[in-house]
Amino acid sequence: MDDGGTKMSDRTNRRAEILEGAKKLFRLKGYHATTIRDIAEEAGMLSGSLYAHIKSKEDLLYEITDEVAKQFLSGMKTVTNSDAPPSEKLKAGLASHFQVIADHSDAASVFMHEWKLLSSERRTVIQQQRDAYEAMWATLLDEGADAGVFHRDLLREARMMVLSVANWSYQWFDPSGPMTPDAAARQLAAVLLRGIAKSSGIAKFNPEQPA
Amino acid sequence: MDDGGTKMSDRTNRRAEILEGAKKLFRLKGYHATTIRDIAEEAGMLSGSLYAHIKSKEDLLYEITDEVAKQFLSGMKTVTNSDAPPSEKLKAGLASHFQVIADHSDAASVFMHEWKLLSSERRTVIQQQRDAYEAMWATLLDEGADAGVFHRDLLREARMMVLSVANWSYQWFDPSGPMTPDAAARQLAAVLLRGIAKSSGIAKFNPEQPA
DNA sequence: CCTACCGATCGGTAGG
DNA sequence: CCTACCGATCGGTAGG
Repeated sequence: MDDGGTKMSDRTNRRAEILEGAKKLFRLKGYHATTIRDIAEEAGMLSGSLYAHIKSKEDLLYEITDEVAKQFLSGMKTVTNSDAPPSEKLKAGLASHFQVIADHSDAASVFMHEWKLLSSERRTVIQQQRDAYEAMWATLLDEGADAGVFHRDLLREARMMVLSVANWSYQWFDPSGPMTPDAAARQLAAVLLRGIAKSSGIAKFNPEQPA
Repeated sequence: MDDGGTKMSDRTNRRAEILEGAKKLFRLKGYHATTIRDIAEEAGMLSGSLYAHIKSKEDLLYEITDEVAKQFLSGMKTVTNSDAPPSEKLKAGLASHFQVIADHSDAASVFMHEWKLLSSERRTVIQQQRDAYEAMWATLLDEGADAGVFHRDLLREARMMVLSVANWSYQWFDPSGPMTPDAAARQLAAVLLRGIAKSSGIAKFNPEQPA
């Protein structure tokens, strides 16, 4: 047998490997403290050789942040497009967020921490994606109030809390831990829903309940 | 009249000015992207002259983060030492946190963002302060459960949400905005308390209520 | 607080 | 992907 061809891992795959290493290093040391030599070493080459695969160090940061942003947005789009009730969408939105963090933990950390270091044009692109994501959450919560499920007076607080939980979760959510993205979302959504629910019926809280 | 002596603003005051500039720049550009020349320029001198006042660039980062950590801890200590009921302590703890952010917005941002860039010994010091702060919150919430005020099954979620709101608040809390630290804390604590309360009496939520 | 400077290292390039 | 290198800039120092 011919032992495992390197055919598939030629051009694009090598680039993906470099990106993976960059994610890991950017998360660990930060973008500016990570040198092009660090990234090259991680990929098993010398710094000059890196430029056969990338154009600049900043390209790496941009690709990493942009990819995660798209993941967050597409996950949330699926949630908002569904016809589930508002309380279900809230849980599903959190679950989607945690799933992205589970699937791309290095990149998500870089996305949260380092995006402001991008040059201004690219920073603007990421900023707009962040704004769009926040807007989708705001709409989701508004619809809950329209449906009479969420207390309208508490919408601002609900927004702050959802976004805080989401944006801070990359710090504590452990993909290799015992709790799945969906389970974490269910628990947190339960407390949040109880806090903003209009009907007091929801107050009969039971976090073990599925769906 | 002799127009405003520079007597008082000699040694220590000049150093404080340098620190203020560093806070602003570290927040704006990040620690590594801020050069010693940037900091010197902000203070109105040349880079070499800076070293009459500081020993190293990292000293600035450490002093900034350590000072904020002490502010968070002392504010929280005052709260936990009081004999207010658990629900009041929760509100007061958030208010204390927001107050520190209001009083030291640049430094708080640097504290949240850049502390991991410290060298390992100093990073350990800050890490311990962060752990201690989290532990104080955990104790506060535990006591609420002991007193039968908070749902014991929801303590982990309560911890995540409180810490998320606190640790993310430097991103949105605007000291020059219409909402005081106390008002923001009151609103958010109300939703959180409603979410984790054991007695359903608290569910008759009224965020306008003082105290 | 300035002048003058240092060694180290940075991101990136040329030419194979 | 390597060899060999570049100009720029970094944090910091010596001596006044």
